[in-house]
Amino acid sequence: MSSLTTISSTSKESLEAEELVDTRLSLVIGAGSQPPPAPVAAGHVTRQHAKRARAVHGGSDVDDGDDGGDAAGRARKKLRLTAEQAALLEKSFRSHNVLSHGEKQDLAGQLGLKPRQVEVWFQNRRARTKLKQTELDCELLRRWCERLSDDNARLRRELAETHAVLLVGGAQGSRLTRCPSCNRLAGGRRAA
DNA sequence: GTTGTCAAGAGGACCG
DNA sequence: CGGTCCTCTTGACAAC
Repeated sequence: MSSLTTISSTSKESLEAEELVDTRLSLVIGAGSQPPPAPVAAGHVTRQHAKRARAVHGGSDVDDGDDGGDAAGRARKKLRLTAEQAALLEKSFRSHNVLSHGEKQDLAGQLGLKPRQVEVWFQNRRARTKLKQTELDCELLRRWCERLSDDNARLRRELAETHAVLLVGGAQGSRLTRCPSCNRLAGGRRAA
């Protein structure tokens, strides 16, 4: 599908400094089946107990450590990452978009966040990247479709012309000639 | 009041 | 079976 890639220079809205769109995620239109996780270094991260949160449900979900200033059980407060935190996370994401356990811990330590928060940020970031890629893919397909439609219309016109020439030639009793270079038929005064 | 963004919750899928 | 991922949803907050 080189034609797809050739028209790919759509500069959508300058995705924050051009968004690392991962082509591996592209064209996963079915959605039904999940695309294989990005083959990242460290592949599948070591396991750990990190998410008892889920198992506990409701209780002290995300973490006991507050830090986000989250009141336990109350309306959750919206955490807003600082510019520095976001920048460091972004930088880390660009080097590889999946974290190993150690990297998560390190990042969390550096940022003063909980590992779970770092994990969530990466999850959301991957989702955003994928969404952007899907939008780009849609745009590419739309253009490709347009081009195919144009080609189709042009070919139909040529076919109709050829038929017309054949008809005219037959009616006039004249002989059709075939252009030696393009091999197209021409008759009467419609010289090739 | 509406809308967009984003952190976080929830649940299912996958893997070792 | 536990840990991690993906996906969808929810809720807080900002901008209009």
